[in-house]
Amino acid sequence: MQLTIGGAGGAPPRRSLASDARRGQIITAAIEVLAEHGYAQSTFARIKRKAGISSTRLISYHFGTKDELMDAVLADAAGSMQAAIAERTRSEKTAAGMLDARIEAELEWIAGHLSAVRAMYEVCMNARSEDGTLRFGVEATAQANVGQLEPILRAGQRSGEFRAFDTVLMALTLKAAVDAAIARMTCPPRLSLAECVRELTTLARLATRRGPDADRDRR
Amino acid sequence: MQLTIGGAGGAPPRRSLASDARRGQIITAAIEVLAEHGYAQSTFARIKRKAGISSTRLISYHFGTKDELMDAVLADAAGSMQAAIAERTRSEKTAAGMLDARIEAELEWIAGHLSAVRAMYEVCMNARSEDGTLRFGVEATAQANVGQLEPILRAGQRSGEFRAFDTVLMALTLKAAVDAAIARMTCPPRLSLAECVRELTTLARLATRRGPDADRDRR
Amino acid sequence: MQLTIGGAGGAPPRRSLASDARRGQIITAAIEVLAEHGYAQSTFARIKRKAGISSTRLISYHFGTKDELMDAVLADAAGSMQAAIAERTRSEKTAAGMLDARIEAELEWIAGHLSAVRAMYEVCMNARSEDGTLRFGVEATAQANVGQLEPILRAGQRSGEFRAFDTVLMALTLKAAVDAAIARMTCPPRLSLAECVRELTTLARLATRRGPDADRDRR
Amino acid sequence: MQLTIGGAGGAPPRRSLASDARRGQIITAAIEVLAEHGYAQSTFARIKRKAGISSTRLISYHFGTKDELMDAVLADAAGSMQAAIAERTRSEKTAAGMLDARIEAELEWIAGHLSAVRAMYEVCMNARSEDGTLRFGVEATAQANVGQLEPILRAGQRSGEFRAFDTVLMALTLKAAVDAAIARMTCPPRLSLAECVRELTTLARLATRRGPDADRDRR
DNA sequence: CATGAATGAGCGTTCATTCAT
DNA sequence: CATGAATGAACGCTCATTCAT
Repeated sequence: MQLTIGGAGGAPPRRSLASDARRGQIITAAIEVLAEHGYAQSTFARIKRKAGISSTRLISYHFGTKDELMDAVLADAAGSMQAAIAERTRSEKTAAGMLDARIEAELEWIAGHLSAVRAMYEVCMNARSEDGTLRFGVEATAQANVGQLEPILRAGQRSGEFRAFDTVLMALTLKAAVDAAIARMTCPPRLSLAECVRELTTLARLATRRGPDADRDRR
Repeated sequence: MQLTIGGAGGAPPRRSLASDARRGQIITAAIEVLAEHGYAQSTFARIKRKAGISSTRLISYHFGTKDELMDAVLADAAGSMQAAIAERTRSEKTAAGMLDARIEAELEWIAGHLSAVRAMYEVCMNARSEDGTLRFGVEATAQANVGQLEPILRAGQRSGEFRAFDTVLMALTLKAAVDAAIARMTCPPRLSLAECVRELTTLARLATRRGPDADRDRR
Repeated sequence: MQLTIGGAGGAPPRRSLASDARRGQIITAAIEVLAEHGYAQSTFARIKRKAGISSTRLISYHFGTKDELMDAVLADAAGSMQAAIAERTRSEKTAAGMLDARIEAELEWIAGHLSAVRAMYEVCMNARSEDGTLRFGVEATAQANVGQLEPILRAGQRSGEFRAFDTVLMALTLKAAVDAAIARMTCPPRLSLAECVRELTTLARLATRRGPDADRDRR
Repeated sequence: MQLTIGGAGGAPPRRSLASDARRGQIITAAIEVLAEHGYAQSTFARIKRKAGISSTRLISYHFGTKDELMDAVLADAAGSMQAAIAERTRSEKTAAGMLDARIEAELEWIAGHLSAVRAMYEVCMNARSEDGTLRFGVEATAQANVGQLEPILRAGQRSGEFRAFDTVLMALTLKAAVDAAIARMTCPPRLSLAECVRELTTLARLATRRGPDADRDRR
């Protein structure tokens, strides 16, 4: 989700201690509202109420426009997720190891930040420019996701750890699988985080590793 | 929220020949608008324009409320997709065969109905009831998808074709993989439909089939 | 409430057996809706539902416009009330006797036709012409009410039964007192019909009769 | 129906000097429109025009919803009427004196505030909650009126000034008589305010006072 | 006698935003 | 740093009515 906006940027007031606290308070409220009510219903009025502030004016004061607030939400959530994942994959050397570590780290972060995940989702799928195009469109989102995973897959193919496959589609699939696991962990006939990690790492290995079964199927 | 009334004020007039044509015309326009502009921007005014009709009143005349229109869009699109898939999987006998046929049929339908897919997506992820809950929530959507796929996976496990895995998560993953392939087929470094089918059926086989490699990994 | 429209008149279809039944069915439904929901909310849609018919078109077919329907409601209710009262006062000869009989008859009819009373009320107080003036305005309503009562009062003054007072204001007051008794009979700390009759006839006697007390107060 | 929100979307901004002026301006306009056109036709658009403001948005900004505006109208009018009456009755000691003073004061206020009276009337008889029940129903209105008058009547009975009668019905009747006098003062064959006061106080005395005539009639 | 299709006008409400302090 | 006042545009929806059969 790598955004150029990153951590810095937004509205007129450029940094101060109290200002940062306010911004954080509003972002947190916005994330909860996004997760609960979806993008379209995430109005300034609702965010104001959730944040316990007195006027929507305070939001536009700190973030300027709604788009900028959403940018900030996205940057905040995506940044913290990437940081968590990066820390866990740093020590891995093999492509297979990095892949497993990524899956485990991402699942763990997701399980612990369901609202933030949902919020990122809502923003990416709904935020649009004036011309109607998605501001963080399918392409952008796909590329962001792929950007992290595909280099690992390519490295694995070069090193001979992985079989031949389309690395872009595989990256998309693995990302989608991790996202799908959210539903598996949260909806009624639940699976535990640990079980999901085991299932998905197994699946990833079977899907990517070079092996007799895989070899036979490819021509 | 008022119950549907009818006459002066709203309910769907009981089907007639001319009425069905109008409904179809409006549904088609709604699908296109949903795909282009997203749920929140799919206003009656935009749909009116796209359908080339003279008044938004005509929409509420035929569908009552916006929710009912969206229901009709969803029923229309989902129905035609399921019909297409059902026809293609009917002849298959083995679980593996049915799985492959499903993936191929679904990918083909998707590739030929991108707007409808996007529209279904927008409705499912955004349509909410008065109380704020998703009308076709993650659970409902997940269950619908899982409902089609999981019985096949379970049958395959019983028949010994498939290895042991969580059938629900696998169903979710395979569905997510198919959806992810949309991006692979449409965004710049494109893959053809045939290539996607081959990649995904291969992936599905590796992930589900009982085999030496899979056996070794499971304890 | 003497209306020129009376029992005859209305929309295009001029009398038939089935048509009259339909008209009656719709009028009855309209009265109930008026009593329950008030004039503004007495829409064709609601009346349609209450009458159990399939389309609002049926209403406009039989009555033309909403105003004409309301005229018919008023004529129906007012006519039946006047008829009931007239029958009871016919046998009285003295002004005092006619006054008491009127009060008793009107209170009885009201107690037995609360919905119709309420409906008449709603129509008279709310039905307006295009120019914004009340179609059965305060004047018209007042005159209708006064028209029945005032001649009796004047006769009583001429015959020496009644003291001197403004007959118009007295007529308005007595009518208002009877209407006020509705609340006394229907709201929680209820009074019975018989008690109301006794209280109001007593009050009317005291207010109208020539007597030592009254004489002393007038100069 | 949404709770009041505020900021972007509606709640009454907490009183300020300029704000109160605007509120007063809008309330005055609303009263005039209610008196002229009735409740159903008292739209924001009409009130805007009458108040000479540029947008209906200004109304919802200051009052939130239409119901809240109507509440404010009612509170404003009823408050000023009660204040006027209270001031005039304060000095009276006997029940009969208080009753006469009330009638005179109320008639005077009414004669000077016909629009406000009509507006209160329109709001009470027409404002309804979501469930269709009158927000200031017959019961509530009756009780409010009765609440002022009945204690006086009861006190008069205890002190022996008044005869025995149902105090609630008498209160309702006297209130209705005063309201009826509006028509007498405004419709063509007019009576002056002073004449109405004399007629009604006489009537009230005859109806309530203990006396030979009254005694004879009661058993 | 009854119905279906269509319609233009208007409703109250909500939206994010801007101009002032 | 924060707030109050104001605003134009758009929303979905409901209204009674009319033109066809």
